[in-house]
Amino acid sequence: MRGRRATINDVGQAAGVSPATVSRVLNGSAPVDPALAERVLEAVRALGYRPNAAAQGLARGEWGTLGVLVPDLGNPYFPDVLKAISAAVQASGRRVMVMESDERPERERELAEDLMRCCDGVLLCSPRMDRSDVVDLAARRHPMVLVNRIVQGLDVPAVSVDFFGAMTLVCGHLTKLGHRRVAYLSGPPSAWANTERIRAFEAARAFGLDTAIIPCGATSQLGYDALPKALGTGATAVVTYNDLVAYGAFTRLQEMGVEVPGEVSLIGFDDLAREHLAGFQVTTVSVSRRSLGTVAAQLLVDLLAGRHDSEPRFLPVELQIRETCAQARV
Amino acid sequence: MRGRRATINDVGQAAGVSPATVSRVLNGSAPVDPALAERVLEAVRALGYRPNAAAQGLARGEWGTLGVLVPDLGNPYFPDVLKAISAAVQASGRRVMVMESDERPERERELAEDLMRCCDGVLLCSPRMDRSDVVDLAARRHPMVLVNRIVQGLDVPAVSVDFFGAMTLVCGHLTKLGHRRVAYLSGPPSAWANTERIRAFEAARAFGLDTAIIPCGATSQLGYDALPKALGTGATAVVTYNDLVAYGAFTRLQEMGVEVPGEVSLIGFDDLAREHLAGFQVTTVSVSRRSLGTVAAQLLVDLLAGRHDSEPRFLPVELQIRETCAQARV
DNA sequence: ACCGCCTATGCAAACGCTTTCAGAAGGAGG
DNA sequence: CCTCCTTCTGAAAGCGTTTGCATAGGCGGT
Repeated sequence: MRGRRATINDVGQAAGVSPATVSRVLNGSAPVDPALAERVLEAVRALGYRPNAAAQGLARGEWGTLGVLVPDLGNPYFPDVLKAISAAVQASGRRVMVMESDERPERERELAEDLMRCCDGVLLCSPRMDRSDVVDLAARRHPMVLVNRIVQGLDVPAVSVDFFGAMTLVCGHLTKLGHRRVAYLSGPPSAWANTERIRAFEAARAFGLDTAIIPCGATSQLGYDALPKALGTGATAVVTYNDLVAYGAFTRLQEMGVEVPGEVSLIGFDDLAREHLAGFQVTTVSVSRRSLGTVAAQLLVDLLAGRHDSEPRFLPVELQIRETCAQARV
Repeated sequence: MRGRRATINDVGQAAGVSPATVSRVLNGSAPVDPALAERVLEAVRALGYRPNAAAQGLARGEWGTLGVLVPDLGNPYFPDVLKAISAAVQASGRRVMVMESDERPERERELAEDLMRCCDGVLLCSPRMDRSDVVDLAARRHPMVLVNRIVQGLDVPAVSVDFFGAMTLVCGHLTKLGHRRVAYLSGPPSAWANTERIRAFEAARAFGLDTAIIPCGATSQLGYDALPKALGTGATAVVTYNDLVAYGAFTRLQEMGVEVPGEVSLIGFDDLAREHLAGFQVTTVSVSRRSLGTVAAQLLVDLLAGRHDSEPRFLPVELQIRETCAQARV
């Protein structure tokens, strides 16, 4: 029995003015006689009036909402990014709507389209969808920004961690420690972050590194499962897609009685360990997730303001040397 | 230069039918000649038409979106709940919109109102806002469901963990282990989950437990900071608001050279440790976060369907006895 | 062959807001 | 005192869908 909500007409009637005036008072879009304005505000309070967002969206041609799509809210990487996005977006007077694809690339496309239908702009975080899907979405000409994914030949603003540089740093470090044979527990196959890491990993062959790539994923369970295959390659160091995977691998290594870093060195990515994997002092590569979010949001806000920046931004990374790496045994 | 998006009129024109027919084809709301329908779908594809969500919302009087408000996406408790909510809501053919208040009770009210303006129903997860704010929101007569918060005398569907029972379980366990003086590192003061824990904690005095309450919070940093005060009370066991706090406290205890559980026992809540605080084998109280989300979503969906269930549901908890508790030293 | 009925379609009126445009009222300047 | 501006207000036209209502056919029954 929720009685019809008050509309702008009701307010106008109550205040003895036209709905147009109410709108002007509420939005400050034109000067209004202070006495009238007071009457209007009074009526608004009395009726508990709240503008209908759909009607506003329709009339204004915009929703005042920005959408963000992430693959997995359970991955501690994303909340940090989201918080930064939220803060930046709210500073621009808009609200944020978050959706999650649950690591299912085939759902991403649909969710993104959904977001486009009710948001002024969309932020795609680490999208796992096919390149062709990204291209299709971009063809919608709906404001969109890519995070952690660069699509060649697509004129869409993007910000990403320098994954190639990160992996290069890792391989360089391992090389200096004397490792010659290294295995990589790779991430979700459709993640650009993963293909870039692989590209850099393979490039390291030029420096005499013998590389092996083991299909894995993005969770500790998958790392736990895949580790033995990595060891089977005779690698003296294992690099993982992220720290969650590294933790799974680490657990398995301990169970197998393999010393870390004595016998095998281990390096992760994303620096998730310190806050989220207590006591796991893994050597890893860090990047400011807050910056990532802030820049992403800024790019989208700029885009909506007509400032299109098609040059992808890359955020620098830093190698965090902790306790899971050591000189290779000869 | 994104040219005006195709509208239903454009589609109708292209297919040589009225917009009404297009609507009927797309929604299946009335029978349409198969040949016409085919032409319409063809035109939809050709024009890349997507219905404008605001217009639909306005015309239908509903958005097809449910909103969820959580205090902190960084707290691993919530992603699990959200995933379950998402799944259940999507099964009902709606989408989910998530917002975060960043643990600021004063923002919650505003965000919730925002959600109400663009969602058919709102799910308030562990709201920290004042009782009076909850009451005001409920007075809006907008479909709403409370998660982890029971407000006396409010006829709003709610589902919650049985926090009182949980703390009772904890105190009973500690009593059996011979502990007589226990400190509680309490959570966000405005969290109902916290006041309930405190209520049960105080009730344990009746069983001879000497209780001390130390203001703390919901993060490991706060646990780290507050621990010394807890020790200062001469407690032989420390109970914390959640496992994150427990971890912070644990770290501090180690730094102070205090043995756990030899000298001090430690119990957390929420069972966040196994997945999110790897290797931290804390005794804790667990509840199915997925159930919590599923039930919450179901309550809201039911509410929208006119089935109002005002009896609060309580989810049972389970004591997970792990390695941070031991017999009290005499 | 006519009548009624049912089905599939179009017309037009909402839905609640913003915004353009025109007009009223009032003040200043000639 | 008239005219011209300025300032504020109201009327009305959208925004893109859905949906109730009216209608145009087609069909079967008589």
